[in-house]
Amino acid sequence: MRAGPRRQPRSPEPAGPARPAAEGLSIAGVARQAGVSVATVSRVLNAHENVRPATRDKVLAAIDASGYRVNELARNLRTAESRLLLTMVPDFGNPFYAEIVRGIDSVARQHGYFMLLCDTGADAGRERSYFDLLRRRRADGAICLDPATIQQALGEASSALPWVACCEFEPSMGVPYVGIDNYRAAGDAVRHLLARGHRRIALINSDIDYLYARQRQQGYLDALTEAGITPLEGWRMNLNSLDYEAGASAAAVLMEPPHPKNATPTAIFAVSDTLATGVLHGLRSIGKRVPDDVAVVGFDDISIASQVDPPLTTIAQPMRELGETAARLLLQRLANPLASVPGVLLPHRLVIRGST
Amino acid sequence: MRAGPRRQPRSPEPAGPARPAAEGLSIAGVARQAGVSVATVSRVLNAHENVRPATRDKVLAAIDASGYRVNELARNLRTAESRLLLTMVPDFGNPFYAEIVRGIDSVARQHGYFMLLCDTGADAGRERSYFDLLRRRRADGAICLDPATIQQALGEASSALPWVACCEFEPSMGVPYVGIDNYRAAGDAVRHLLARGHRRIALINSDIDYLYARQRQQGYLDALTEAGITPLEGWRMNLNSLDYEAGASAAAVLMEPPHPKNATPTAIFAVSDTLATGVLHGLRSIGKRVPDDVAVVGFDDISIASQVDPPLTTIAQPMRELGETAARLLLQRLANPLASVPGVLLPHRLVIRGST
DNA sequence: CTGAAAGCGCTAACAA
DNA sequence: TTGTTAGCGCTTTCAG
Repeated sequence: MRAGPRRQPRSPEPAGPARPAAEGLSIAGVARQAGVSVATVSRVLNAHENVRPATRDKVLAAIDASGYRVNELARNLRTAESRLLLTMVPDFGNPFYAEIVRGIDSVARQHGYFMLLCDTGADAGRERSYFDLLRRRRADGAICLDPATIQQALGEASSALPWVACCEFEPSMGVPYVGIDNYRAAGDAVRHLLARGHRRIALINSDIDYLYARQRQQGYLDALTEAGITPLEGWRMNLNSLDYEAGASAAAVLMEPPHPKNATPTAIFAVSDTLATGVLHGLRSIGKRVPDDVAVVGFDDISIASQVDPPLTTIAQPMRELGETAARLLLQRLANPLASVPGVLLPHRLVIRGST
Repeated sequence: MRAGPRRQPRSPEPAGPARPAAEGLSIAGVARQAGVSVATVSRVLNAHENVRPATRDKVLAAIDASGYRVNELARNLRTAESRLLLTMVPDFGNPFYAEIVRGIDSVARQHGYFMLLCDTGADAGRERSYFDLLRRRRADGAICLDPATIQQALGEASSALPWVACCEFEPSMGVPYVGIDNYRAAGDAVRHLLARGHRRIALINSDIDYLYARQRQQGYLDALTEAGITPLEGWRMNLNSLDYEAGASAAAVLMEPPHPKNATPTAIFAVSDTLATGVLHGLRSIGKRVPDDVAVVGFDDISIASQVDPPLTTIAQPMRELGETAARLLLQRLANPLASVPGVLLPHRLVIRGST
């Protein structure tokens, strides 16, 4: 991975007379002004104990007077860390990921790290190139929310790199992860619909590259089977987008005639609230009422879920905690690269609203 | 601004025998393996012209064989740039900002920069501390989407720093900016309502700290006045949140009795689609039908706007372009710090849907 | 076309 | 408690 040409750095100063201050000032300048050595300035800067208060004050005064700011570029090289955490998401426009990212950000920040957010579009190539940021030391660690299939391909080449998986993971990969029990969650959604008397339940799923999509599908299938229902193929759709529009058109397609006699679904389980919100819109546009004609269950409990009409019954994921936990796992791994790598499953919750 | 204590860097290697390769490898190692000097390796790395093809191939081979990756920490120090662009948003969970951020990100990436995303919560203190990242050389430039009032306070102390304003700006500040004509846009929204026969039009506004809030309010007031209508105080609300819930409860309050006789609004103009979406929900919960009882106009045209029931009439902002333009202005400013600083206004557009 | 060498600004031994 | 000094890994004159 070679880098392209880069901009010219600041041209080497014409060695003019000392600047008015504040600009391009280095630790050496502060040391001079304070009448101490650079080591002492560095000690003050890093809050080391062994500096006489009087000396410290002198240094602090010089810093204030000069408007000096530490050059983190130099510090980073010296300490061999970037203090940046890389977060790779398939799509940060999606409110679900946005909330997780906030969780990551808040923990990272608390620990003196900043977050480098990268939208991969769930593309293996882009993810691979972002992953390379770790090797190039641009980031100290990474959190990946991309499909488990991508992670797996990458993981083989990068298992030694400091990263953790969030939401999407492959337990056998030996990479620390945090997520929820998608299988059970999907089962819970379906059993709720079953309890409401539905027997013809459709599944609007996302791309099967996602671990969650596979697990939720299995949960859906097994829950139906356990209830003595044979899930029809025609009840299932796989979408390669989580956009509202995708959900809307999927709903329309799903409710269209060409189902065997008496096989038109009376309920739809969509694997994300964005999809489910689109489904609501799609059903409305073909004149179906929710929940009277068709019941709808979503997934995630993003904030819009309670605002749509009718409000969505959904499976709530602890998004914020997912992000926070991922960040903590990563921080742990950075602090102790050899420690064992836990996998964490957080609880989900069925939230019943008007759409069922 | 002093830094707190930091983690220990990797302990100084026990100077063991050369590593198996790939790990902690530097340019010197590659040079040795290729039988050339570090300067030559650097030239190859940076695609300089003056390297004999044969030499280049040798170097490339050594790089491939060793799995070497450039250490950007070192490169950054040497070139005195971080190749990071700082983006400060009041709330990146808001879909409006999310879309702008995508625009910034795509342009930044195209030019070899990465984006450091910081959520300021529209807090002056946090913004100030993020701003300091520029001085500490953690970022080469910044794009600020925070309220213009905050920017102004900051701008005075930081006008020399390379940053641009997006959406929120203060033309007199001399900082490059991009935004829309909020005054006209709000007028357009109100005039649309007027044309539909409404005369009692309410305004659900956000915190008046925002330039856009002040401008839209003025546009609203003037449009009413020009139509011969005296805007009532009771028709206006200022919220300190753009959340759906905030919009929902504001709508309920607004439609409550204590209006002078015949002064209850028949239309609501909300300054953001998130608010307007909440308004829809709030109206529904008090039994008002949209648009029959009350018409609603939003602002932004985020993707949810077309999905709610009824779909929102709204003022579309070119969010993606706003972000892209902001990034380009910043890049321009970085390339030529002394060039003049343009202010750019992008066009808005009234999108008429079912809510009016 | 290639190499030797001088730092970028900082931290951390090691000495004093 | 403080100072001296040796790099971190890279880019870039300047010589050859």
